Amino acid sequence: MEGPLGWGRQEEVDGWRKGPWTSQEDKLLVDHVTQHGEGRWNSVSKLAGLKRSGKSCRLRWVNYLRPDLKRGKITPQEESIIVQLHALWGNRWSTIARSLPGRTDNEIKNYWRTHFKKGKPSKSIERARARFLKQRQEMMQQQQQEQSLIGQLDEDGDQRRGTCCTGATADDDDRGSATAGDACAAPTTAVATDAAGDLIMHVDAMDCFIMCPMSCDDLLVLHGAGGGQGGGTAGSCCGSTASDEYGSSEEDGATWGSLWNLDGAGEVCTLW
DNA sequence: AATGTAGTCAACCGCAGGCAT
DNA sequence: CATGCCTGCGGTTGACTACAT
Repeated sequence: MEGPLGWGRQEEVDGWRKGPWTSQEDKLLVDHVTQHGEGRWNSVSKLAGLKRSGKSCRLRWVNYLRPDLKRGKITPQEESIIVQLHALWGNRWSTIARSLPGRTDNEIKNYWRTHFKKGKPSKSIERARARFLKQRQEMMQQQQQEQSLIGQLDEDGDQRRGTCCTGATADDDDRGSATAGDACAAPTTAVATDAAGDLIMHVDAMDCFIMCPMSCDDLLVLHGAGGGQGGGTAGSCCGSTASDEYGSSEEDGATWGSLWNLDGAGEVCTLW
């Protein structure tokens, strides 16, 4: 099938192929990355014999060929995470994606656009977002008070382990308003830590989870229950649903009902 | 069965930041 | 320190698919 201009059809521009990838190209790229690892994308074209730009190769690998990609639909749990993290970080899809192992920024971006950004940007989502941020702010204040009390004890980083990641900072990507400390301020009921002891999730009085924006490949740990890795201490959570709190309003009740789809609170908990 | 519309997905583009020279 | 290159990110586009009429 031949089309006019556009990347939807195979074409060559300046010697670079564009448009959909063929299985042969995929194979070449996979073989190359398998042998040489990721990175150096600009040299991939030469070394692998691909007539694709480095950008294109990277994108294809990251969004489609990576072996650890999780295919299939976004689960309600993932959806909740996306909403939460979007409230925290806005359109920083790659940051959000780091908290969702196996999901790509592109996938999340598309999902968000499809599900939350069409037509009428829901008031209730905005409201919930505002509420969420407000609560977070309160938690911050609380944390500051807390910190001023225990600040001196906290000099040794190890002492933070198992507590509430006091003082953790978002060194990854701090363009936004949130810091890891923000999200980890409240008195927690359950805490998840990564191998290094840094907190990456906790469950707070809001009966919801909050991610800390750290190098969150770590979040994989949280899925240990499913994958057998089990490093986190996030055992119990989500004792009640948040839908009452967040999903109570008019037109988007259904949306939030689904977002906070914790009827299977147990499900959520076991997942994590 | 044919056509129109909405939803989903893959890929491109431009920009910004980091790093090497 | 300045410059250029590379990589990664977010926004956008267009093809494909599913569903409704």
